[in-house]
Amino acid sequence: MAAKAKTCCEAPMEGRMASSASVNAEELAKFAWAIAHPARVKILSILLARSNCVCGELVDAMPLAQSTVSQHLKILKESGLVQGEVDGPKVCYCVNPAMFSRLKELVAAL
Amino acid sequence: MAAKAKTCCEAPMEGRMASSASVNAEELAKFAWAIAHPARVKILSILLARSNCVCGELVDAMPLAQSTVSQHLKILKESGLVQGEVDGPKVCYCVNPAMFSRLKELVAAL
DNA sequence: ATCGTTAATCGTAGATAGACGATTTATGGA
DNA sequence: TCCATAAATCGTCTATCTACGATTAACGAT
Repeated sequence: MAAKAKTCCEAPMEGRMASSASVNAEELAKFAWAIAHPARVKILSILLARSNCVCGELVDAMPLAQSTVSQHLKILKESGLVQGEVDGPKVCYCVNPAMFSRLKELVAAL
Repeated sequence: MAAKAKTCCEAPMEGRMASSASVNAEELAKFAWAIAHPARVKILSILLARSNCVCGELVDAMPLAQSTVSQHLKILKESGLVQGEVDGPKVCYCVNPAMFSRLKELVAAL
């Protein structure tokens, strides 16, 4: 048995072409990090479903303390995926379409 | 000024429809977590570009200690995105196509 | 059977996440 | 002006990540 089968993961090799040479690992990792927690994914999906949402509603929709939700929102804001706009004593959150598209683009380009 | 403009994030409301009611936050968060570090994104992109790759090559391609790369690989394996196959004293890694598709699907469905 | 190579695991240290309650800040209304 | 509400920040705790060197385990080859 010379060379030994060497299936090694069955390597499909179906014309894959390293879609975008350097995937900008930093950028994608930053976005991924933002949605790397179930609570943040849920917040994001709520915002996507409603187009926009007041912070208090998010707190009510989550089984977490107000301060905790606020921290998750901060992380989402830091990633750029979400933006907040002060509306009187409340704060209205929404998804930043450009950043959100960019995230999808980066994942799709993988 | 009654009612006060209330732009609030300019709510585009372009027929968005909450693509998949409950996005399975846990599942997406798990995948996102796996690629929430630049080193892991890079490993993943290397594997995608080469179809498969021996661990040692990955270590050489990264500016990290062998043990650190091994840990990142472990995290990627735990997420299901990557699988390893023992090939003699070496280990050959590759992307799990099904899981990888699932990740893309989940993100695209957001 | 022993040796060399490859990769996983162990053990450690420092940094950061995640959760909460308590407090502060900001705004609108009385 | 003072009060009530909303949300951010602070302080604390525990748990986990990240990185590394050192060690162990697995395998081929001699």
